[in-house]
Amino acid sequence: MADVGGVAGERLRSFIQRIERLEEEKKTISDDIREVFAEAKSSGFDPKIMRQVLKIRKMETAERQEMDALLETYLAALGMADPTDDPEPPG
Amino acid sequence: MADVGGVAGERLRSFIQRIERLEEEKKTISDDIREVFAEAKSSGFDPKIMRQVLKIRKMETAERQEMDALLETYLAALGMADPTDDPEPPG
Amino acid sequence: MADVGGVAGERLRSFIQRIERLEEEKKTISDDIREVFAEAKSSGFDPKIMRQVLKIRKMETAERQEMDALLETYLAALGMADPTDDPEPPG
Amino acid sequence: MADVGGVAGERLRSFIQRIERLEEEKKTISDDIREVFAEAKSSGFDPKIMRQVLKIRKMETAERQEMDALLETYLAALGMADPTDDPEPPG
DNA sequence: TCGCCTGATAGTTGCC
DNA sequence: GGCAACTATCAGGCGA
Repeated sequence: MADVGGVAGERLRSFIQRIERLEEEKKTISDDIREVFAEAKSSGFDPKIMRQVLKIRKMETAERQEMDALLETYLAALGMADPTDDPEPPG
Repeated sequence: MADVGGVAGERLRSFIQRIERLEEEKKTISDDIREVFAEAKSSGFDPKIMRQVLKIRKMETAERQEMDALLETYLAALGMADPTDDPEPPG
Repeated sequence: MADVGGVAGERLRSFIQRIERLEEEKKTISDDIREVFAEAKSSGFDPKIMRQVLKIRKMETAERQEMDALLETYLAALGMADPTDDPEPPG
Repeated sequence: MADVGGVAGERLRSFIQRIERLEEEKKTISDDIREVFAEAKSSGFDPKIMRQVLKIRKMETAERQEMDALLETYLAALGMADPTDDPEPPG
């Protein structure tokens, strides 16, 4: 149990604090989101429906990305890689 | 179903987009946190222990806040509000 | 859709009923708790304060357990497992 | 702040402990329920669907009770109270 | 690497 | 009607 309070301890402390700081930021954002929902609600929009909308849009995005990946794989298989992609440069 | 594409629609769209933007930011932060854990791990720190440390620190904070709240509630119940608090001044 | 009303159906029905029975019991307990709060209130104790006390006690318990877990994890990480623990004996 | 550690303190302590005891029991039941779900799952039943079944059955029960209450109210309004009920005995 | 399982988060419900 | 507890869902980590 060397290094209690030593340089390793300092390093660990630093990691812990960085994470705590980031989690704080994350919480702030969550609060902001809640706030937007509240504002929307007081403008007459149903939060429940809004959540559904968000979920659907998210799924659509995921689906689209899936499609893109599929297309890319397919083109690659045909040796027709899309030049707009940015793959590993050829050594 | 008035207002399809009208001002209300614009407003809703705006709310949705603000939320989507915030959720993106939140995701970025989550990624950052994961990165810090990875960095700590490759420096020889056990992520499992780190998580427990974080949890304990969080609980300590929460407990302290809860204690403060209890004291305040108790004083209020006795009609002995703590003058160091800053409630709305009585008109 | 084989087995409609068959043995699988019987088994499912049994699971469902066991759960429903347990949920009933749970509800009974919740009612009991509410009753105790009511009784305490009519004895002059503030339920709000009681809830905070309960919360703090719970947090204290949780924190103590978490501390124990941390110590154990830490010792394990150092290859110094606590002999007072009772792991599977090494056959 | 009289009675610190006095009879009122004892009474409060008793209430707190009764509640803690009940909450423990409640937790035990919750664990049992989780166990049944697990068992059902390992028998090939989808917990998600089971939850839906439970929800529907619950709604049906609530609905039926609602119906019963409505019927009773209606009969009472007609002076035709259902003799199978057990209302306040007529003094 | 896959499946499990715990812990985190979002949604719902009930209390104040 | 707002707030807080509880529950259900989900994702990430862990072990086999």
